[in-house]
Amino acid sequence: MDDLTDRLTEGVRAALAKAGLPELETCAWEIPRQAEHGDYASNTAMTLARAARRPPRQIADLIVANFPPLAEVERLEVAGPGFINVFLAPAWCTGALRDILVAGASYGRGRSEAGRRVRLEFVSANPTGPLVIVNARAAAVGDSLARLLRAQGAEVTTEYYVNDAGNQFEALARSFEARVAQELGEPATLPENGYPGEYLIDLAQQYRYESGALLADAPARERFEHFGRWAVARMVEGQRRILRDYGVEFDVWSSEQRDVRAAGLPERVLAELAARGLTYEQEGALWFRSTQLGEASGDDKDRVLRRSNGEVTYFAVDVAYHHYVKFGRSDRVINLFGPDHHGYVPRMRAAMQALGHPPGSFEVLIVQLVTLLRDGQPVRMSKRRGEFVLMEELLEEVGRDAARFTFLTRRHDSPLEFDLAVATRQTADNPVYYVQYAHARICSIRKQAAEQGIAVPPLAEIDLGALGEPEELALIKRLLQYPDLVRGAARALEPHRVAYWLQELAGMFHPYYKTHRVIQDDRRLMLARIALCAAIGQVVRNGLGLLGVSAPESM
RNA sequence: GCCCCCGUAGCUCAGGUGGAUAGAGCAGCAGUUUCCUAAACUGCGUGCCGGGUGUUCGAGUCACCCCGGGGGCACCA
Repeated sequence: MDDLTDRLTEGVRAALAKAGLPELETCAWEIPRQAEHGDYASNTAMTLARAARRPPRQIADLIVANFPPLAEVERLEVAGPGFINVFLAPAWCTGALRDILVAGASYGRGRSEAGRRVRLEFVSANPTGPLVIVNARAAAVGDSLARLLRAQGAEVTTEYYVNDAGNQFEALARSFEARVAQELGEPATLPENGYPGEYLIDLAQQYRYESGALLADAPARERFEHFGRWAVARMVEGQRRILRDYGVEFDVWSSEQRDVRAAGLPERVLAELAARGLTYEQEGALWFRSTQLGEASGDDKDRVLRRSNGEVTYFAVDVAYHHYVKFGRSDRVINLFGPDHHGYVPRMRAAMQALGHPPGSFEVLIVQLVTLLRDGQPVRMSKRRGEFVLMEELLEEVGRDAARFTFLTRRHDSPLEFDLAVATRQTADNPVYYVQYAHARICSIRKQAAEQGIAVPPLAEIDLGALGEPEELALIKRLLQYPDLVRGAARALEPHRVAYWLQELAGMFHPYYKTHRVIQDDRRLMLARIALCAAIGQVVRNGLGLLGVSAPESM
């Protein structure tokens, strides 16, 4: 089944051809705020006015006059400066309910991203500490994006990149070594830039029971590698477990040390950049000419690839990884970063461009910070002092569904205020329950019907034409918007649109449920309403599925 | 100083690729249950869309400037 707007666009194209007017590239359909303006409206006539050298209203009249008869459309009218307003045919709408029910779980899936191989990296917290609240936001957004893109036919690989090398890894290794020594009663102090959090003390205790070796006789380098690897392995395992509890599983867990450095990729990419004449030596370091790539790259200074002490920078490692691994297997790379990394984006974009990847194939989404509110007051967090709210604590307090839904009710690039009072409240104040309750209510109706011995015949035998209430038609039209919604959310990489749309759908269903009884004596009407409710339930379930939120059968 | 993001109702935020008379939730007030779950429903909203200039038939949406808030500007990651 084509999306409704595709069918309407075909109609406009046919009308244009018949009227001898210029062809159009895209045809935008919007849902008017005012019901008098129809179910869909297009500004095509206005955008065509220049090319056709005619006034918009005249073009609109021609389109309407030549519009082929479609079962979907009851009538069209020209309004305002040249809008074409489309009014759907009620009989077609009720019949379309059948298509929704037949499509079932696949209703809303599309092919708008088909054929694209997408590499989507998110969370990727340093393995130097436990996951915190902002990681939970990134996980919700990233996972939902993956679901959205897959629903549109993209081949998505989700990835968690572990930074198990470099300075932060060293700081972790030294901190952990010190904690283990302390645990074993040896005198040791935490290194200056070490990690003071208590979790390393816990980990040291674990280490003592499981292994215990301090490796006092081993060379420093070896000792430090040993402790670093051990700590990272445990830390990553803990992160993976929490994410799994949250419903987020990654296709790939990659390692900076194993997959990039040990594979020799940084040196390779330096050679490749040098061969393209994009590097130079200065003061003993090797630099990348990111500024030479012009305005498009947006970077304002050249960047160091290899320090004067011979070590490659994080940037060089990242460029290598993206170029050989990510782009080696995908044609679109999307990274979710925190706001502290946004200054890093231009140089990466410049590097990707320099290595021949088309503009736009490398995208970075900035996931903004989360402020946690408890009793109306912000919960103060400071990583340096080891004060932060763990993702684990958040999930314990508000639950997985409420947390995910709340994170997805904001644009990813907008700072989010997470009110614990609202998120933990099990009432209608909490949007997630409002939506889930619509689903549960629908399941309850079905259960109730079954208990009363009401047999629901096959769909083909139900007379959907019995649905005639304005609220019923409005609900059906709403359901018909769903495929367009999903396509738009996937294109814009904006899962929050789904969350908002579902709240609005639930906001239509609850009043309907209150004023019109489903189970009743008029069997023909009852069966049609059962079908309508089944379709609503299906779409709510599908939509929540895109957000990674469950659709409970009872609450 | 330079760059990025943000500024919409008392609060938190939506506003789809520029469209017709700018929305939701929360908070507040007043109501609704012989009836499929009251985790629900009904009613109550006068917003210089931060300000200005411009582009356009049309600007909350685009461009530029200003004000205010946040963030970023390493041979760190």
